Amino acid sequence: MARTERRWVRVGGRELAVTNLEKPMWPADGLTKGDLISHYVSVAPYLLPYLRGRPVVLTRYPHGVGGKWFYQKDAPQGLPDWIPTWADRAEDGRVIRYLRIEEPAALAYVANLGAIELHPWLSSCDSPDHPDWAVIDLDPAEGATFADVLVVARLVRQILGEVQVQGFPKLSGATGVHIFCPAAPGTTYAETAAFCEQVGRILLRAYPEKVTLERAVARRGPKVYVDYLQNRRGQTITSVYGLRPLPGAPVSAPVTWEELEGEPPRITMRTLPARLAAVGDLFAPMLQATQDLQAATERLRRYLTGV
DNA sequence: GCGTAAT
DNA sequence: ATTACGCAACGCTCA
DNA sequence: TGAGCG
Ligand SMILES: [Mn+2]
Ligand SMILES: [Mn+2]
Repeated sequence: MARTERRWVRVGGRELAVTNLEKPMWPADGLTKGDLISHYVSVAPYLLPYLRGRPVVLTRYPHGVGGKWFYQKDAPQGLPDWIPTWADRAEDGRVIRYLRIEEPAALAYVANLGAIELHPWLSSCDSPDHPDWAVIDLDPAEGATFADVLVVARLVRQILGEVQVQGFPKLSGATGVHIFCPAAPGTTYAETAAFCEQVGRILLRAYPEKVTLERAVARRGPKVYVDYLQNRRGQTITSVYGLRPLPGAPVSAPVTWEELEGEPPRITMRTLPARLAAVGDLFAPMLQATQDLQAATERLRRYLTGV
């Protein structure tokens, strides 16, 4: 084996070592570890607002897409002292020191570790039991298509409009769609989950042929699973503007509701820069928005029962 | 990919 | 000096 | 009481 090729780079005024920049990460696409690092550094201004202050879980692919991979929650040994962590202690006393990614250089650092996917919590370290948004997670089960997901997403748009809730959709980058609904400060996970479950129940009634809330995979059928249980402490959603370890290096990117009415663009590492230049950060309004999801859940309940 | 433990 | 290993997990649901 | 689930 050739020796590790190491280079020092300066990112946002921070000096750090990067290794093996020529290593193929998406071999079929000719994309390297250097490309991976470049992606995260160049999207940092768009991405960091959704990462800052949150515990982050990595999925690491040190041998590239197709190689053996692993999740990483606990901060790796040898983490630079300028990357902060947040210690979460479980009931049984076990402690996980989650990474916090606060600056471009920290993105470069984790990318160099082979972290293709970044998975932030829905809540922040400061208020870990209070999610900032509810996420309506649409996962096509085996046999369901992306077209099915689109139909369900359009129904979500209608339902949210009906109860006057603002939702911000993004493509997962794989086969699903994630719809973020900002929550008022102090909202609990039980409340965001209840909100999403209620949306799910209305979807189920509207389109039972293609919607399921069934937790057991075997009982889902070829439908779109509304994964409302993702709204829970310690659960994560793959980050906005994050890469996926899939052919073409897709990015989980926001789209407009209007784009979901048709066939939305596929957004990849290669196409994201032009996309950002054209539409900017479609999620930006989400950081200001706040809405009473408890009241909205009650409106949904009445909507469902027809009162 | 890399720090650490085992050989 | 080289090689092997670990790197998440949690509470809820239904059988 | 345990397996399955993201
Ligand atoms: Mn999903
Ligand atoms: Mn899911």
